[in-house]
Amino acid sequence: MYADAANVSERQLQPPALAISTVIFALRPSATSGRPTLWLPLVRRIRQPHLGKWALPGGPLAQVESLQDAASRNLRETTGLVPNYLEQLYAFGGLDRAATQRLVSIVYWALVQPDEAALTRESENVKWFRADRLEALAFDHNSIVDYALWRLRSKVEYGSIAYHFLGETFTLAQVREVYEAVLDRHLDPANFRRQLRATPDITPTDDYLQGVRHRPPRLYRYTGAAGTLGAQAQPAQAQPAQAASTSVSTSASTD
Amino acid sequence: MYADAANVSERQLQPPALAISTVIFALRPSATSGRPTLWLPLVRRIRQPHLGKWALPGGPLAQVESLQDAASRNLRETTGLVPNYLEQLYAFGGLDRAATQRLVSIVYWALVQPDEAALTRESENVKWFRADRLEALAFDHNSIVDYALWRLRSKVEYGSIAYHFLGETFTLAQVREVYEAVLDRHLDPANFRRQLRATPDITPTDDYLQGVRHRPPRLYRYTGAAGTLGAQAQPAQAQPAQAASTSVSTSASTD
DNA sequence: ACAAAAGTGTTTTAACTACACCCATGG
DNA sequence: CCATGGGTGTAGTTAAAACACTTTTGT
Repeated sequence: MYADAANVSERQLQPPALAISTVIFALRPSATSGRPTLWLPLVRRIRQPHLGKWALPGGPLAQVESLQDAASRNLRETTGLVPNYLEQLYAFGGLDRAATQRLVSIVYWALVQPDEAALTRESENVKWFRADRLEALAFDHNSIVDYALWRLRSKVEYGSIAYHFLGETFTLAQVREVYEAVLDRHLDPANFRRQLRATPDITPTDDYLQGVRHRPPRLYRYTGAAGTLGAQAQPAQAQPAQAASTSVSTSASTD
Repeated sequence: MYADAANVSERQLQPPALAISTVIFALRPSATSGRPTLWLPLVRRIRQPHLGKWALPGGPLAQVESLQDAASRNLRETTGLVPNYLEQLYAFGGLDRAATQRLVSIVYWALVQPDEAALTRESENVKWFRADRLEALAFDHNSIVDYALWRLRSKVEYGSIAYHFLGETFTLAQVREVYEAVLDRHLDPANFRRQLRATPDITPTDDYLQGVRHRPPRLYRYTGAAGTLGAQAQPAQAQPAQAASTSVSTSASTD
């Protein structure tokens, strides 16, 4: 997928290659306990370097699309997934990231809902893995996933991100399961409930989840800004919510 | 400096240009009140586009340096500054950032100490500006600065970043002045003192600042991780400080 | 009736705020 | 001695943690 350049002198002359990759998280039931846990889809490398190893979905940046669009596109192309949360993670540009050439990767991270995730076109070369039990991946992708996990945990603790793992409506217990899966610790149902009910972004509906073998829990809906695609604390067009924002002209850096 | 390409079809063929820019903050006394306020150095554009306008210091990415090294280098080259904090801000890659070609900018932000800042080689084309009173800058640099300011404020509220504005030793009042300048609000000296004294990263020395016309305040020293260059919540080699130090890949949930 | 999870109430604890007050120094 | 900021004490407020308890359903 990246030009298989060769010796160092050639390498010196090429401009750095620019790629977009994405870390995609979804909650799926654990094989053993059935409780929701974090999973992510990986693709198998079908060429050198790292042939045969698993890697983050990614690809080159097309000329006519924004970075976010690029992430969204090749995520869709490689896994068939459409995330409902997508945010830039970090730009990785270490010298030794790829053996053959200088490679700069702008990495995004995404959340998808379980029902979306279930539709993934799994194959010999596309498979879901538990985020906490990864084998050795291609390139520096293990540390990228680690960083994405850290970022996910931070955002969850902040609040107003966990809902993107869930569907249109959900019970408070489901939200709590998301928190528990991501933070990997138990939370008091009573206190958690009070906290969420104090959040203005979570609106109770008049519907109740039926078919459970106990008292039917009320369903809620997330009514915070932008149900889709990272409107979080991002720059570019979308200025951080808490800061005052003015215009955004055009762009480019120095000369 | 990037090929001044022309029509769309040519543009389609070029790979995206990659540049590094940096938002540099320092505290300098306000011209009017004398109290410390946020300033940043800008460079005047000496070619099209946006000729004559002020812009963030930046330049291309050399083949043999990491992204962070690149930021550090061209920051030194253009302003003579050596930051003691440097962290990646965001990768900007909108389609309309530059008129002539597709441009992706990886932007860093930096903090420098006042005495360092005072050594800046100011000239006709390099000047300091108050961060809260910027004119219209080149490209999308106004919004980039806004985003950097937001990020700075977030980090300050979190703690353990403000010291990078100061020298080796400092009084608690100086730290408070940093907070007040960045957050732009008054803080209670008594409570602020207690908070900082509760922070393990701030070690009291046996020295006192002399020459003030009141009781000499004690000097403190920051002894947190890495007095220099963004060891903050960064990925790659340096894992976040707040998170458990062991690798995330070992966590695992209850099942 | 019983299990199981929804949902409520109450006590304790910790953290932060506001503000009164004393201390040490230069003038 | 007085003005100024350094430094300490303390009561009031607020948020979160811990946990006992009541409610509503399916079986």
